[in-house]
Amino acid sequence: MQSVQSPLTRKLGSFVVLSSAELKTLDDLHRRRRNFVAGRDLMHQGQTDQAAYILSDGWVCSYKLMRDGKRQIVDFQIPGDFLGLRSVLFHTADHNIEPITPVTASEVLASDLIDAFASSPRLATAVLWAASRDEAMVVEHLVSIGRRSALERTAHFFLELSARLKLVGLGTVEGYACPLSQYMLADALGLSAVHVNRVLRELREEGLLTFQKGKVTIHDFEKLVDVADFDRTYLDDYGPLLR
Amino acid sequence: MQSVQSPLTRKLGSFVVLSSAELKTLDDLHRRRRNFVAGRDLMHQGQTDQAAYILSDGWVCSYKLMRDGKRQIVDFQIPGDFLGLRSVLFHTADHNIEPITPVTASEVLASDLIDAFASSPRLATAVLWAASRDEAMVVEHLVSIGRRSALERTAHFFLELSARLKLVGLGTVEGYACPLSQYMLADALGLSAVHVNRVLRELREEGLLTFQKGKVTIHDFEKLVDVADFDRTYLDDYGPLLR
DNA sequence: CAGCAACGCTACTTTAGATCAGTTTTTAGT
DNA sequence: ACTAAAAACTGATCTAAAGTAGCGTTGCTG
Repeated sequence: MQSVQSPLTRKLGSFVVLSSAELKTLDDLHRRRRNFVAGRDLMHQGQTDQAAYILSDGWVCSYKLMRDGKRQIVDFQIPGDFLGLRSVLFHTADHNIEPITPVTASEVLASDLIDAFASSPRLATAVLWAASRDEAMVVEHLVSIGRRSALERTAHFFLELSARLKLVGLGTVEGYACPLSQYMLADALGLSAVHVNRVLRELREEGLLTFQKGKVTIHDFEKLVDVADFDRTYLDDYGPLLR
Repeated sequence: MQSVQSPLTRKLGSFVVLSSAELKTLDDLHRRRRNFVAGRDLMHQGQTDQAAYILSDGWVCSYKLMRDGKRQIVDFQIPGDFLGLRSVLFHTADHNIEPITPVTASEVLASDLIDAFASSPRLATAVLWAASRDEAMVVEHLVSIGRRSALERTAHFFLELSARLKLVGLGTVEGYACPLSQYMLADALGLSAVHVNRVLRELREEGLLTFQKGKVTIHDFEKLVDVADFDRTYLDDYGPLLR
């Protein structure tokens, strides 16, 4: 029994209680470690036979590029998250993945996954849960962009990141380190960089939140939750539900 | 061996080749059939211990409601689609599901799913594939709302529906039956109903597509693909990839 | 078959956020 | 330490889509 868990084990462990055999299987998925430099895409849309990865250190973003050069960032991934899981099942990648910081990740092949599922159906359920959680986030982003104002949307974004980072021990109620530029924020929020800047100023002036020099500081959590219409149960760590 | 397949079997079968034991397991998921009337929600956000369903007939929409009454439709589901799969794994529903037409669906419990996965890891992979496909659509909606204009977005929407319906045999290149109102379209596209109406007029006047009286007629597929920046490989039926 | 409720449609007005065109500040490289 | 480039920031103008208001049409339902 190991005391140091991988971020993925930690995350899945919050959903299912894992046996030591299952922990071992998860551990085995972390053979084939790879390192990537920031800025150089790790996966391209259209690329075939791409492996998936489990992110163990650093931040990346998943995005789609439009014909005219505009881009939409779908989500940022932090340690413990899968990268490009869809690409494996689809045989071809439908989005790009760019490391924002230097990154270390473990390559996972389709066959690894199928073998893991064969050794434990509970693991299959756990991975499906993780995938569903990712989808829930994408859905929330859709709602944000579709129906929330720029201010509400930005507030929601920072609260979501806060909840996610807290779960893997990378943030507190006061705030967290955040290596994103205002341009990336703009691409994620469906806004222009100029407008993001104005919204950040407003959040700061309203005493809600400050994002400066790679640090997010939450000044008034309650007011922020109210502004963003943030669901407190969203992404919460309920403790293992499936035993 | 049956010659009449359920829409789900048909869909999953386009991804993995299924053994007769696996077909039987899928069939067993269709015990517990339920009927629902249009308009009366089948699932509510916040509801706990909700079962999932496999939709066998009719259309439904999944949506989220905001504090101020605005709503965002995340996706429409057609026969063969899972309803509320996330809700089962999350123990509580994070969205609402409303039948648009009268609907028949089969109730699926978390335990059914786990049992099915235990009997066949390939089935687990197939279900993960279906879930990933749904996520890919949500991602595409996100991109649409975030970076496409109202016209492009609407064009993209109708092309996506066309591709999905063709796969389950409910549409052709010329068009398809579509029981949606302009209000629902607005809630799905992140637009106002008034603006949807204007966009539909423009699509009609440009000779691209007509949506009237519950029927979508595609006048110029190629031009529509161009306007929408629609990826032709998106949602395509590649034939079984995993053998 | 009258009357009401959806739904579809259009013109006018308003607004949130984009775009343009910079300046200032911070960061990283030689 | 000095430059170059990237990121942050600002004000002025523009525009896509929202909101508002109202009319016509269809189809229920009592």
